[in-house]
Amino acid sequence: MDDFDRKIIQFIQANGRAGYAEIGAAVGLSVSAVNERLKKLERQGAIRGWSALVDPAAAGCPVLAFVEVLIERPEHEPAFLALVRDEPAILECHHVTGDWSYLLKVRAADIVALEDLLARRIKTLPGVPRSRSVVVLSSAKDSPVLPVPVPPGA
Amino acid sequence: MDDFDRKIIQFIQANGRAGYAEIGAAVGLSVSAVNERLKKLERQGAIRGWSALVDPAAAGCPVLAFVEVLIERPEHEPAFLALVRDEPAILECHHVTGDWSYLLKVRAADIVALEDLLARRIKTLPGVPRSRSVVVLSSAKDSPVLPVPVPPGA
DNA sequence: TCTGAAAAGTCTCCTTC
DNA sequence: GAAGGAGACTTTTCAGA
Repeated sequence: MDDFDRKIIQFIQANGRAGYAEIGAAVGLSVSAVNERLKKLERQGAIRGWSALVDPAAAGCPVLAFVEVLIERPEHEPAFLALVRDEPAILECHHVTGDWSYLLKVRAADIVALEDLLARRIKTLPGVPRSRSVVVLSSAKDSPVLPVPVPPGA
Repeated sequence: MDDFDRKIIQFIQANGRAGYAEIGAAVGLSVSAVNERLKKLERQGAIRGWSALVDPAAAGCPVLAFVEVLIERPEHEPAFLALVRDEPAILECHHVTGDWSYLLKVRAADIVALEDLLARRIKTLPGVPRSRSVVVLSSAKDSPVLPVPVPPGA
């Protein structure tokens, strides 16, 4: 992972469908060099995949909420994580420090669908005594694009 | 936005670099039809862009945190939102219901960089009396892929 | 590991349905 | 709107350094 790789990663996060020539022009490499480095980054797992960034309203899920969940004991976690894995409305699930066990990012078609997910699917799980939801009114920024910091010795 | 469009959106969120032939085979359309629908979806803004999904550790920003921020009065919001816009470490900024004003998703190279962002850049803003941070220990799921619910009359 | 050029494959545009 | 075909472009592969 040298400076070329970081430049490539930065560029393709913002230009996911750019051709190799365009990437090469942006970072200062030939078409073949870009091809080889992309293949290497995908093989290494540094590039997890490629995606179209879709407008949530257009996709039919304009309601966004963050849900903090308390899991009482470790033996109740597998069932919870299975739900997280299988439920596409749960975009993110993070194990967190602080008063709660997990923080979820959830998208739904409307408030009714959100209530259904919370009341019928999450709170009915064993070992989930409490949860706390925060509903998003609007998003000033909502991007999957990571910052690529300059490494220590640069 | 008919059923073909929804299928296309679903497919290209998981296969952002798929060719038009591949998309067409997945949803049941010809290459040209896929081409036209993609252009239309981009024109309409339903497709906001295309991106490579990058492993945060490989990109050099393994530390993830969620920060709740209180903004005292509306006149202090523009400066805060300008910081949000210009700071690449702030991936998301949502205006939320509940006790706090905004919820941020933040990535940093290490805890020191996170502290720097919180203590030197956010808490020094006027009208920001309090904030509360939750650090992520691990992520069971972290995806930008939206669910595409079936519409009411289907 | 990079460059450069040829081969294979893909997108784009145009015509027709 | 959707399908099919000719031309331009891109990706892939393979020498050579």
